[in-house]
Amino acid sequence: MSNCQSCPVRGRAICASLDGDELAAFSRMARHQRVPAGHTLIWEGEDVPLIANVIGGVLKLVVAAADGREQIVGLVFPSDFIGRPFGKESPYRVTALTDAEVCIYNRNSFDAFAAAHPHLQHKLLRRTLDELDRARYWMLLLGRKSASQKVASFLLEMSDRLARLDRKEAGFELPFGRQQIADILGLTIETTSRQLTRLRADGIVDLPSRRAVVIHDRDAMERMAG
Amino acid sequence: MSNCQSCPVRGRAICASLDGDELAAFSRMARHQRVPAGHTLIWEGEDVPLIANVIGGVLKLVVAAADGREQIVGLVFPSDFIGRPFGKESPYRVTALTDAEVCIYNRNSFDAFAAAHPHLQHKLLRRTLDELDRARYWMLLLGRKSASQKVASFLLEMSDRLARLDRKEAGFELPFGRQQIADILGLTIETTSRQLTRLRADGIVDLPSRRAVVIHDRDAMERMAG
DNA sequence: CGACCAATTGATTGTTATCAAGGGATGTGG
DNA sequence: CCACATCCCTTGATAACAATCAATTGGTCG
Repeated sequence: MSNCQSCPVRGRAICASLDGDELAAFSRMARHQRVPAGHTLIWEGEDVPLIANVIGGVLKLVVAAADGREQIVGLVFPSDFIGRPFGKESPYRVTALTDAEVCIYNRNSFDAFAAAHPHLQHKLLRRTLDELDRARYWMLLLGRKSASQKVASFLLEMSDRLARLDRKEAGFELPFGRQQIADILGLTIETTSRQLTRLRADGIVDLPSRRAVVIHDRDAMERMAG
Repeated sequence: MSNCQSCPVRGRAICASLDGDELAAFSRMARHQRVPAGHTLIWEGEDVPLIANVIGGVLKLVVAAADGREQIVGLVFPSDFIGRPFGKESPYRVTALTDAEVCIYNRNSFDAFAAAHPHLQHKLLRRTLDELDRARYWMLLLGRKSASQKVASFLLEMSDRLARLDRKEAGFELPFGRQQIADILGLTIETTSRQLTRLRADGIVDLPSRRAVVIHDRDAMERMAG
């Protein structure tokens, strides 16, 4: 049985809406699981009866076109939840970018529990509304921004989202390589690489290692992001 | 006071989850309003304390970049709801594409009512999850598809979504002009027009008037959509 | 009929994808 | 500890696609 008391996302995940007895019942339904980097938890089109809370690590949501090109349509961070409650098949693949830890529920049990606990459902609704806003904002980036605007916007958003986890004062470590960045931004790996090189040449960022980023001139970056 | 009994979206909107007394109380909170084509109901950044159900017509959700370029991030059809429950400001503008009719609620009252009626909240959650799936699927189109694939995908989706309203056997009437299509697909008006012309030249569609579309060869269209 | 607006068409430019090759880090086995 | 292989990233040359700039057409309404 999971120990929710020591859970690092206890205060932020949807379970935060549950108290003593409810939490005990909820945690009895849970199965804790490690997901190694690169492993796919859910395949698209599959009717996976599974809901999960992310405890640690980062996962990606991927939609693939018929010809194999991929678009990452969402990133899942600790305290976010994964899966499609209420019985629809998953329209996208869920793959771990780093080693991850999740807390898994059987979907039927989860649905029943949610129906009986309006507070939980309320949290779920709020999170889904937030995700929808984020997805829609990302549509502006994909549809209307140039390559340099995309890369600048991306680095700013990653800086914000990773700051909460990393707590390094200066920079942050991306949980993925160049191809993944390209798949997030709707670009090729070459274009992505060129834009990063240019940002470094202009002194706006430093790239001390493959995945590390230090933003030197945040104002310039925000101007570039459009 | 609104008359929900004769409401054309009675069976499909979120209110479908309410019965006799609940519906009566809910409808006392509602204000029926006409929105003429082109009129903006909600501006981005504004903290509009407003939730609405669409009864008739079509509206668009728009995000604008700093330089004025626009991306349509969602279309709102009858029975869909508009607004951001639970107190966040709207991240996008909501503008009517056609003359529309909506059923408006004060957000605070709506939130309180939703909190007290789990069935309503459940419907809201399901709809929001569906919208999120749709938005994410659209991200593949924006990030990875070519102009011709975008236009073909668009016509197919419009065919599906409008068929439910129109019920014309052969074709359908788009509720918007070329610039709006371009803003949905992340293209310019010229590119959009050229792709439509090419589809007509290839005999795949007919464009009997500015906004009318008849799909002749649906298979070819699906092949094009990628 | 003429004015106006939306859509189309044409010519050209610019950006990004594609194709191709060259670094540079990491890890393994000799 | 070094040679080598591998993987990922970068860089370069070229091509394709869509954006932009610029007219023109066509449909609608006073």
